[in-house]
Amino acid sequence: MVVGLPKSDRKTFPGPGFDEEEVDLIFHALADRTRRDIMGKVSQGEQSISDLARQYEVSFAAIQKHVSVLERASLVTKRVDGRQKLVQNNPETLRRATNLLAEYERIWTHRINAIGQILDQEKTEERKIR
Amino acid sequence: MVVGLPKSDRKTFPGPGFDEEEVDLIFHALADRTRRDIMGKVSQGEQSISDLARQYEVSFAAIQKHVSVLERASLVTKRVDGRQKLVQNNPETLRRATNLLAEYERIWTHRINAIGQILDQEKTEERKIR
DNA sequence: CAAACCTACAACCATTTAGTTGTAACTTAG
DNA sequence: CTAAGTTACAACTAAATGGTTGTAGGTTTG
Repeated sequence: MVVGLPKSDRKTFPGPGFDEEEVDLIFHALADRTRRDIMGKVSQGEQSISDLARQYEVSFAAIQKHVSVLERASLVTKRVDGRQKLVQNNPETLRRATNLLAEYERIWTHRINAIGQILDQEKTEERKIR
Repeated sequence: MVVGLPKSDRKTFPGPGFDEEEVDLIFHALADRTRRDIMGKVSQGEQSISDLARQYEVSFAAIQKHVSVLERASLVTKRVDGRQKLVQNNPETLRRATNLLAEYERIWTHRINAIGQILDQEKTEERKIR
């Protein structure tokens, strides 16, 4: 019994070389509408935090926190420009995240098919799917 | 100005036809190591909740809750088999989620490239944006 | 310089989350 | 039938989350 899942284990597996911590951060960052919306807005061009905050009902500080969550996940970066900080998204992380999920899909579903065949012994025809 | 983000807005955009609520659930479900680990285990074949719970340090109820989170996100389904419920993953949702993220990537990064060129050009007239 | 603007961050609040233990109900094995 | 195994769910706790307001510091602008 007992697997353990150490608090932070480098490695894990998929191609892009994420560790579990990063994956947690990325998926968590994406699991919020407002943050996804921010990703969409900054994808159309850098925006200052104030610019962003003006477009939502919530407070400046709330948007600042959302940006911070995206930044910790490396989904956006901030660049200082005079008195403001311009937020831009980071296509690299997004690309890696997409590859990661695709890899998860591949791994998690390939095996189900392999096992599925074993389980479906009685349905011999079904085995030919794909 | 104010955009608003209604509590639940059907539609939104990407191909697989998710609504924002579903996307929240899916990314949230994936933003946890233990749950991702469970996805990996059940991908190798159906497992009862007890089977799963035996492989972790936490309580049965904790694993039961994790499975419940995965189930609400439609990432797994449960099938009753006598006194136990067998958990299996749902490749369909996983596939849709992968497509979704790929679509996000496409949309969020395509524009940054297009805009990037524009911004490079008007580096000098940043003043007027303010 | 002074006022306005932008950002960071602390402190606080309400809700959700992840975990616990305990209890009840159902199913299978002896 | 009884006992053991499996699941569901309630009640509780601690920590994290998403939101607020307020304060302070740096940067423009007038």
